[in-house]
Amino acid sequence: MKLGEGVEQAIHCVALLSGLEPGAVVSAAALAAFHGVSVSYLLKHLQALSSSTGLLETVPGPRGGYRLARPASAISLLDIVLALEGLAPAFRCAEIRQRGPDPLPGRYFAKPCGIAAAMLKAERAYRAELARVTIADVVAGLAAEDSDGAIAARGCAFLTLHQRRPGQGAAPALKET
Amino acid sequence: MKLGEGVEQAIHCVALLSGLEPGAVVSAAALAAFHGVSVSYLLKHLQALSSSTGLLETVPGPRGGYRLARPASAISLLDIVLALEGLAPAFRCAEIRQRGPDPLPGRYFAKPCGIAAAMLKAERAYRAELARVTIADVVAGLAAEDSDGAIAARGCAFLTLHQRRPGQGAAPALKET
DNA sequence: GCGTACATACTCGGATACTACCTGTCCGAGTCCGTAAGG
DNA sequence: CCTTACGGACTCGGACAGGTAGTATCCGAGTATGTACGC
Repeated sequence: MKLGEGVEQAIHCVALLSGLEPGAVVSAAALAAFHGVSVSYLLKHLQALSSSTGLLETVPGPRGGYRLARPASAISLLDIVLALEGLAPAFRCAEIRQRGPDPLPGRYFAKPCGIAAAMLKAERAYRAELARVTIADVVAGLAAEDSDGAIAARGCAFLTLHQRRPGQGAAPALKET
Repeated sequence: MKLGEGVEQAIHCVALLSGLEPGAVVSAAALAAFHGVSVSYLLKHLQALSSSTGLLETVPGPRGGYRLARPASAISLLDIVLALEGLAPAFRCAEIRQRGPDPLPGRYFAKPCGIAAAMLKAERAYRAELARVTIADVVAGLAAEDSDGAIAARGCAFLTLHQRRPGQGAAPALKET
């Protein structure tokens, strides 16, 4: 019962990308520098969000980068969690009730056992709660708690500095950390 | 986002122990044999249920074993999951928004970020759903789906064969698998 | 001056080591039972 | 016959290896850019 560390990074990145102008992209290196994490490791998670699931779009080559493939209001926290952690439920029923000496015939176990049902029901509640929250909601919530707008201002400054539209202007050198 | 395999074993064991007569105990070896799992490994989890949390009571020595420390109606699935997986939430907020170059002063981050709040809220829903289900409910549910009572009969046969009250009778040899 | 071709540098993508946790196992401390000796 | 002491065996408890998934990193494939050359 432990989520990977990349989930937090991925959510923050997606939230940041939601502030991009239409068509603009941001490189993984810039995202990693902004959050103070390893570039190579962040790439691993961004790939999971782009190739496997279709949450992000990628633009290769110089002045390439990542961009949301859907509006922020159409991306839920559940989408990101499932993309990174896999679709399999956390609770895995090994049907140990069928093991041991002289087990009963299989026909007695047509229905999944009540324990697995209860565990999976709880997990459905968890996922439903995550599916209810979209990236747009998260960004709105962050802005609400950011009374003087300092945090939002930092994000906007980052975006205006590092976002770029493929096919226009010169790629700025990444600011040294 | 993956629960350990021992969670299922522990829940099945507790459900089985709920059928014991008052004061009787069952050894870990018998429980492991009934479920077809490793004795030593099951012991590891049973210890977590007995020493750390107080869900199970232990009786040492010959004809010792495990027994519920509380009524089955007072033990929830959440109690077992937390005992085995730890009390820490699955989502860990590393506050990466405070990292990176020229971070904002700490006073801007007095409140936890909205992302962590949303993730933890979903986890509270998960835990609330698990806390709502007690072992007594699980056993009742198992009996309801067990139309001809074959599964329950197997459990009862096991209990009458392997349960024992400390200070009475001879310890029966464990049936070979 | 304009168009084209090329070398360049930057980007993402997948393949490769390292670490921590979960899984599985072992041996030791403690306790109760059964037996045997003694009164 | 009853009491007492002892040996034995069984139990749980904590300490010890192995395997798998997460973490961190590296190098290679691909592409748009910027420049230089030719017309």
